[in-house]
Amino acid sequence: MDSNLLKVFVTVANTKSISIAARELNFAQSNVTARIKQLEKNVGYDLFHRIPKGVILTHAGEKLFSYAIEIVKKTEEAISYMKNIENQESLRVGSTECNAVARIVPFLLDLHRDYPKMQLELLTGTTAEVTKLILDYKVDIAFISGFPETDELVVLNQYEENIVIVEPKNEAAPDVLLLFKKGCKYDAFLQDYYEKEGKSDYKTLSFGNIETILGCVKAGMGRALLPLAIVEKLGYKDDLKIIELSKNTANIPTCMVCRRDYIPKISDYLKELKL
Amino acid sequence: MDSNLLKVFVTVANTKSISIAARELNFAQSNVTARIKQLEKNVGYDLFHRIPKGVILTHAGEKLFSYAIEIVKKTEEAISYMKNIENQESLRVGSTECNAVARIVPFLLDLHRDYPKMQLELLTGTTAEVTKLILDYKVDIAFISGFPETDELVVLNQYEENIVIVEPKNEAAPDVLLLFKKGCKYDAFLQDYYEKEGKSDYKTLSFGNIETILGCVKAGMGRALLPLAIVEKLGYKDDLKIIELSKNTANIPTCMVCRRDYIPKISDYLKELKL
DNA sequence: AATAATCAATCATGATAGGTGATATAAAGG
DNA sequence: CCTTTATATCACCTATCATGATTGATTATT
Repeated sequence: MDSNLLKVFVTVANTKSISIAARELNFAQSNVTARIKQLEKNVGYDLFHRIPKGVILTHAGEKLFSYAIEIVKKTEEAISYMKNIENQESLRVGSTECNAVARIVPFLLDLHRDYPKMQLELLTGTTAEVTKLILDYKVDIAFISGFPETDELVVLNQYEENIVIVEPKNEAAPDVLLLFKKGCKYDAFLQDYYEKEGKSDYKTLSFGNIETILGCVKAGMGRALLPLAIVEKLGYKDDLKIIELSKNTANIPTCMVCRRDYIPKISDYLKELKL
Repeated sequence: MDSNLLKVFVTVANTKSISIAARELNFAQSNVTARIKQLEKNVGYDLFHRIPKGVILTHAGEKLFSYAIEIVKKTEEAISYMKNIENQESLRVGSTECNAVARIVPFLLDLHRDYPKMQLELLTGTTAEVTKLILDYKVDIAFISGFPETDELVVLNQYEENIVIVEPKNEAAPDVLLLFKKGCKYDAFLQDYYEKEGKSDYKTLSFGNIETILGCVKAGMGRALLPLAIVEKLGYKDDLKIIELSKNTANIPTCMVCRRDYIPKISDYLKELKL
């Protein structure tokens, strides 16, 4: 009982005639007869009474009809939808939380301005989480911190970050690192940086939210590392001691990446996008 | 894009694996691969990303999936419905209004008592109308007045009627025949009877409703012909002058008929039914 | 590093379902 | 009576659907 068969059935039921249905379907009449007989054999009941003027749905036929009409309609909907799918382009964007705070809003606004019909979807997470998202084809492009570590991903665009360490303004920071949840590139860098400086004697605290981290730094709980843009954006610039790191020390640009084998149609546009 | 193809597609999408889907569907793996490729060719887009671990829906695949799942579900519903259709038997009954008044209620009650699951439907009209209904397969059995005039119909059961002419009780009836709407067997008989008696000089009035006819007879407007059972049922027995006709004169039984080529499964039961 | 296991793609091949036109048959209409 | 209009049936062809065996790529195991 496939939908092609049901399509024939519905046409015959509507026209109340095998031969008219055959014309409508551009089939030979004999073929339509055969299809109906096939369907009747499938369901185990006669679907039409044959009268000299044509055919009339039987009881069983009427029952089937109510299902068939829906199935045929849905199938045709699906076909026409799939045909127009390129007009309904959408872009699923993954982004780190850091980037989401600092840059994603103007990015989405630009995109909406330049491709008003495009449907946008945003998923956020750590660099590790977002990388998994794009490798699993859950998003089309992603903003990650630092360069991708697999050659499955290609960099469409990159944005330099002014990476800073923030500490409480008027007191010495205890040896506590305030980290984002596991998987954040900045955190990994900060821990690595501390190891290299020989300061392995520190505590760490993890948070799920950047605002909390900055609040805790301000309250004197420890230090954190993140792009200056975020500190400014969240209005903590004047409340914290900001230690800039040189480009040589901390070169962690935000990269807009996509899969090597799944490059968005608007990749040329994305490559030129300044934020 | 038939539903068999979509069934395969849905299974692959759910299992995220062509080979597992093949096992589930009891197909060869190569076949499932071919079906998916066929569907992809049909819709014009890749539906799955092929990764070493299996497959993942593409964008286009996800769009199609939402349609496919519905189509597959509806199709399976239809199949299981059609399989159980004999448990959901129904009987569509046509009846003349005369019979509906006198006999159809106990008939339906009996039927409901003996076949509680059967779904019943009742359509009423004149003998001519009801005959057309059954010839057009709109009803399964019909109660008509008199014997059917086509050999397409067979009589399952018949009920003798005590046909009477009713007149006003205390006054002479004017030469006016109160008739039911065109197509009523009793009316046809009454007019014929009058012709044979040589009384061709009469007027006729048509009504759509038996109660009205009896009311008008009582009010002295004329005479009418109908089964005694109805007069009694409607409580007019003592209000009218009732002239019984002999069986020889008026032999118009109510017949329960069905199509010769479409005999209900419960015809044996119906043949034995006393009302 | 070699080996086995897993997964999708491909190929040769056979069965069957889906298509055709010509013809048969039956009923209705002129 | 002949024509028209229905559906059913037939012989026949092709495309599709199904299989098993094999390949190539990747992952997991030893």
